[in-house]
Amino acid sequence: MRTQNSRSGARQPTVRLRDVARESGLSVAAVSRFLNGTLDLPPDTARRIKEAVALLNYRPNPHARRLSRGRTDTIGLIVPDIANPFFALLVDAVERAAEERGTDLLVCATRNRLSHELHELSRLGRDYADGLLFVTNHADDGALAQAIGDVGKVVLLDEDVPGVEAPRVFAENYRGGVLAAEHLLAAGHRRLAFLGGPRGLLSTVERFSGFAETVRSSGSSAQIVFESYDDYGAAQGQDAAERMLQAAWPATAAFATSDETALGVLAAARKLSVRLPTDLSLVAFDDVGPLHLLSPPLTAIRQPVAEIGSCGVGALLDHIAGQPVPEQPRRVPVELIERASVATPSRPRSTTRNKAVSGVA
Amino acid sequence: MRTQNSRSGARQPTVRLRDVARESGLSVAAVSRFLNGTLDLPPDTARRIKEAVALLNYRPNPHARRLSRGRTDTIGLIVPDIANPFFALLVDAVERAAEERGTDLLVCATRNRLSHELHELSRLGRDYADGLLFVTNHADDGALAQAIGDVGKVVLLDEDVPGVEAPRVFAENYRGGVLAAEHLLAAGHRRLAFLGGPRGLLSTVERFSGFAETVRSSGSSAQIVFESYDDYGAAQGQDAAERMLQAAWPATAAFATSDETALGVLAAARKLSVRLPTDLSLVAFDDVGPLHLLSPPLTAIRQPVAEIGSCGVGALLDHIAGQPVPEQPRRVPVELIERASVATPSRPRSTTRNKAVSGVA
DNA sequence: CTGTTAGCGCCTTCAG
DNA sequence: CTGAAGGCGCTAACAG
Repeated sequence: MRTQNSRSGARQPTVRLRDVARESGLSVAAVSRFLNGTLDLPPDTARRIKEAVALLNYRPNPHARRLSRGRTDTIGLIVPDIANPFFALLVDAVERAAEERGTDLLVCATRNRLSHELHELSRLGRDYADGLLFVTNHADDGALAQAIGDVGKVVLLDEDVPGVEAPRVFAENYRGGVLAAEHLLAAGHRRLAFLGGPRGLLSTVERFSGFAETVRSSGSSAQIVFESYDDYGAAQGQDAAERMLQAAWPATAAFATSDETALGVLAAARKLSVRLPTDLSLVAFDDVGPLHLLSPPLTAIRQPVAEIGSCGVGALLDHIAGQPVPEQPRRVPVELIERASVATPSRPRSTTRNKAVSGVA
Repeated sequence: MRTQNSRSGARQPTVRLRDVARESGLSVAAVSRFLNGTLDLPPDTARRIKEAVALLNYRPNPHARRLSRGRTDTIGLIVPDIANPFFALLVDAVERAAEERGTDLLVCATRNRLSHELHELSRLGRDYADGLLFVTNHADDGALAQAIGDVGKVVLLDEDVPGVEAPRVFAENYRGGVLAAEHLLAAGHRRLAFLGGPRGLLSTVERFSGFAETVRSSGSSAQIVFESYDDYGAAQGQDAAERMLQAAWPATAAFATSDETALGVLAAARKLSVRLPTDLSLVAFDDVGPLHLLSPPLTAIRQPVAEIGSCGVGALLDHIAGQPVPEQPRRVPVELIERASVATPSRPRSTTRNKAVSGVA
C-alpha cells in the first residue's frame, strides 16, 4: 500500500479526476467523458468543469490514461544521428508537426547501426509509441525490413528499406540528379564526377540515375567518373575528392550528394591547391549547412527537410488512423540553389577516352 | 470491458508478467521482483525466468510500470531550438548519456518563448518525467524562476535563471572571454569589438567580463566597443558587425560570442568588402559549425557542448536521487582553437579617443 | 521463496 | 446525467 504521494517531493497533492468531479459537483464518468469529447454537456455544466480543472490545475496522468486506453498518443522518431544538421532539421520539423497535432514525440538516435535500430524498433514499437518515423542510412539485407514489418505502424523517411510495406516520404532524388547534371552541362563541363553516398542506398541510386541519364541523353560527349563510399561524411568525401582530383585526367566539375561530402571536397581542394570554381566546379546536395557562407558560396540542390518531416508526421498519423498504405512514396520537391561554385571550365578538355561511365552497384 | 487486444493490430497477444510467471512456473511476485533486482534467486530459477522472458519475448509495459511505481525513468530536455547546431549537439549528447544510464528521454523545443517554456515545464514536470534538463536563451523576469521552482527536479544548462535553486552546469564563459582577449591583444590589436548575445544573459555577461577585464588589466591602451542584441542569430550578428565596421573608427578585431554571430560578421565583411584577417581579425565562440572550412578558417573558443550534456544528465540523476544541490555551478572548460582568422592589424591605429568602453546592461 | 491483496489513475460499459 | 464495477499491467506489502 502506498502511503505517500507518488510524486517526488509530495509538493502537489496530486489532483485526480475525482477531485475535479467533486469540485464541479459531477460524476467522475461525466467529467472523464466530457474531457475526452465523448459527452456533450450544457454550456453551464461544461463551464463548471473547465473552472474546476483550471482551479485545481488538473492534468490527466498520462500513464494511467495510456494504460487504460491502450494507446499512447505518442510517436517515435528514429534517426541515425541527431547532431548531423540534416537530421537535426528533421527532428525539429517533426517535433513541430507533432506538437501541432497534439501528439508527443520520442526521439532516438542509432548511430546508423543495425543493432541499435533493431533495439529501438522493438522497444518503441512495442508499447511506447503508437507509430514510428524511421530513417536509416545504410543498405539493408532484410533484417531491418523484417523488424519493421513486425512493429506495425511505421513510415519510412528519406531512405527506403526494400521489401517493407509502409508509407514512405522521400525527396525527389532523381530530379536532384537531373538538375545538377543540367546545371553543370550548361556551364560547359564535359568531364563530371559523381561523389555519392553509400552504394545501394536509395538516395545514391536515384541521384546517380538522374545525373547519369541526363548526361547520356544530352547528346554531348560528356563522361562521368563515379565514386561511392560507405558514408555521407566529410572524411569520405575528402578521400573520394582527392582520388578524383589526382587522377590522370581529373573532372572539371563534381556533384557531391551531401553537404558533408561537399565540405570534404572543399577540404581536398584546399589541400591540393585546387581553386573553386576556377579549377573545379561543385554542386552540393541537401543545403542544410551554411553553404552560402563558404567561399565560394556553394551551389546546391536543396532538399526540403522540414517538409519531409511534416509530411512524415501526417503520413504516420493517417497510417495509425487506419488509412490504407499509399502504393507510391510521397515525393517532396528539390530545387537548385544557384550560388557561386559553378563556372565554365577554365581549360576545357576534349573527351575522347571512355574509361569511366559506370553504374551504381 | 475490453474485449480485444489493446495493441493496434492485435498482432502480438500481449505477453504479460503473469505469462512469464506461468511459463517459468513461478509466482508473479517472484518474477516481478527478480526482474527488478529486488530478489535474488538461485541460478537455476533465474535461468528459468530469463528463458521464459526470451521465449515469450516479454517486455514490461512501461505505462503500467510507471503508473504503479510513481516514477517514469524518463528525463525531459527542454531547449530553445533543435535545429540550431549548438542545441542539436546538446540533444545528441544528452540522448547518448541518457541511453547509457538507462533512462528514456523526452525532447521539447520552445522557440525560446516564455509561454512555451512555461507550458513544457509544467507538462513534463508534472507526470511525464522524473526530472528536467532546462536551457533557455533569454533573460528572465522571475516567471521562469517560479515555474522551475514549482516543478522540482530540474537542472539548468548553459544559461542561468537567477533565483532558482537548482544544480547548474555552465561553460567557463569568463575564461572564454579572457582567452579571446589575450589572443587578440597578443596579435597587436588595440581596438576590439565585443559582439555579444542578449543583454543580461549569463553567457553575455560573463564573456564580456572576462574579455573586458583582460583588456583593462593588460596595461595597454586598448579599447572595447560593445555591441549586444536580442539573439544569438546570424542576422543580428551581421547588423552589429555592419554598424561596427561602418563606424568612424572601426575596430580591427572582433570577438563574436557565438558561431552564428561570427557567420553574421563574415556576411557583413563580405558585403562591405572587408577582408579577413587582413582588415579584421575575428574570434568566434562555440565552435560547433564547420568553422574550419570557412575562409579564412575561424579561430574560436570551443565550448564543450557534449560535456555540458553528459554532465547535465549526471547532475540531474544525482538530483533525482536526492543528493544535495551543489552550491556552485559545475563549470566545463573551454579552449582556444587557433585557426586563421586572427592576424596582426594591418594599419595599427593609435588609440587616443575614449568613446566606447561600456559595461553590460 | 509463494500467493494474495491492494492499489496506481483513468476509461468504459451498464443499468438507472 | 449518475454510480458502481471491471480492467489496463505492474509493483509492493504482508502473511505464510
